[in-house]
Amino acid sequence: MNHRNTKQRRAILDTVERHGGHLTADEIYRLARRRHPHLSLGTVYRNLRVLAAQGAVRELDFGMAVSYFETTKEPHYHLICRVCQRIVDVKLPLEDGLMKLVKRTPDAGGFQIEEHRLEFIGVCATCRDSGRPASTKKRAPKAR
Amino acid sequence: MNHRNTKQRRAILDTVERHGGHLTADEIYRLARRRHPHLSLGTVYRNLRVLAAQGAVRELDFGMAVSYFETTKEPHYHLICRVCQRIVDVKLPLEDGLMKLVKRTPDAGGFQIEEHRLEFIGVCATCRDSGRPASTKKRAPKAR
DNA sequence: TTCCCTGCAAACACTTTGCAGGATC
DNA sequence: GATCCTGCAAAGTGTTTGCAGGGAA
Repeated sequence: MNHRNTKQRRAILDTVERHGGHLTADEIYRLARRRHPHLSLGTVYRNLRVLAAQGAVRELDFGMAVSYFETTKEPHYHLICRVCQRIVDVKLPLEDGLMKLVKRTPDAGGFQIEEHRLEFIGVCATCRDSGRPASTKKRAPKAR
Repeated sequence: MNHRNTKQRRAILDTVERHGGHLTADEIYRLARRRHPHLSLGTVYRNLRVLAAQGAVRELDFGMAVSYFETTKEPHYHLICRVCQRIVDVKLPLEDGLMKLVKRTPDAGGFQIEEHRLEFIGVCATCRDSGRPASTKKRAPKAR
C-alpha cells in the first residue's frame, strides 16, 4: 500500500486546496477536469478516499445525500443553511469540554469516545432577507 | 394534504414505537411485514416521510449510507460504535448552552440557528473487549 | 519490473416515483 | 365521491468496483 504521486491525485488535492471551502466529489471532478480532461469520476472517488485516509482531506457528511470534502485545517464546526445549503465554518472552543462532559456521563456505559461531530442548522443572512422558501431540489440535512 | 390513518401507517409507527431504538427503513419493513405480509418497501419509505413531517418519528443520518428512524422522545444525543455500528442514546445538558455559545460567536455572521446536531464516535465496551476490527460490510460513519 | 493507478462502464445500495387499482374520510 | 394511499416495478442518485492497459518507483 505504498501510495504513488500521480498527476491525477495531485490535481484532485490541488483543486480542494485552491478552493478552500467545501466541495462535492462531482464538483471536484468538474473543476479538476478543466486541467485534466480525461480524469474520471471513479478516480476522483478513489483518490478522495486515499487522501482522506492520509489525512490530507476530510470527508463531511451532513446527511444530504452527497458528501463534501475539505482540506484538513484547524478544527472547526459547520453552520448549514437549510434553504440554500450554504456551509460556513465556525470556530468554537468546545473540543475538550464536550469530551470531558461525556466521559463524566454515567449512561455512556463503557463507551470509549474518540471523536465527535457537531453542526448547526439554520438560515443564513442572505436567505433570511430574501425570504426564499427551502430548496426542494437539494435535500435538506437530516437529524442525527 | 389530509393524512389518512391507514393500517400500513399504523403498523409502521407501531413497529418503531415498540422497538424503541433505532431502525433502518429496511428493518422496519421486515418487522412490520410479519403482521402485514403485503406491505411494500416503498410504502414504508413514504410513510416514514409523512410520520417525520408530522413529528411522530425522527430521521437520523449518521453518514452511513442508510438512515435510521426513532420515535420522538426527550432530546438526546447519540454514541455510535465505529466497529459494530451500535447506536446508544445519551442525555447531556447541552441544548441551551450550545445555542447561546453560537449566538455569541461573531463569525456566525448573521446565521439564524434553529437546531444543532451532535454525535460521538468511538468504540463500545463489547467491541473494545473483543478486540474485533472495524466492520468492512457496513460503512463507518463519516466526519462532519 | 513491480505494483499501484487509471479510464471506462457496469454494478451497487438505498431511496424515490409512476401507475392503476384500493381504502379512507 | 373525492382524495389520499397502496403494491409493484422501474427509475434515480451518489458511490463503488472489475477489468485490462498504463505509469510511477
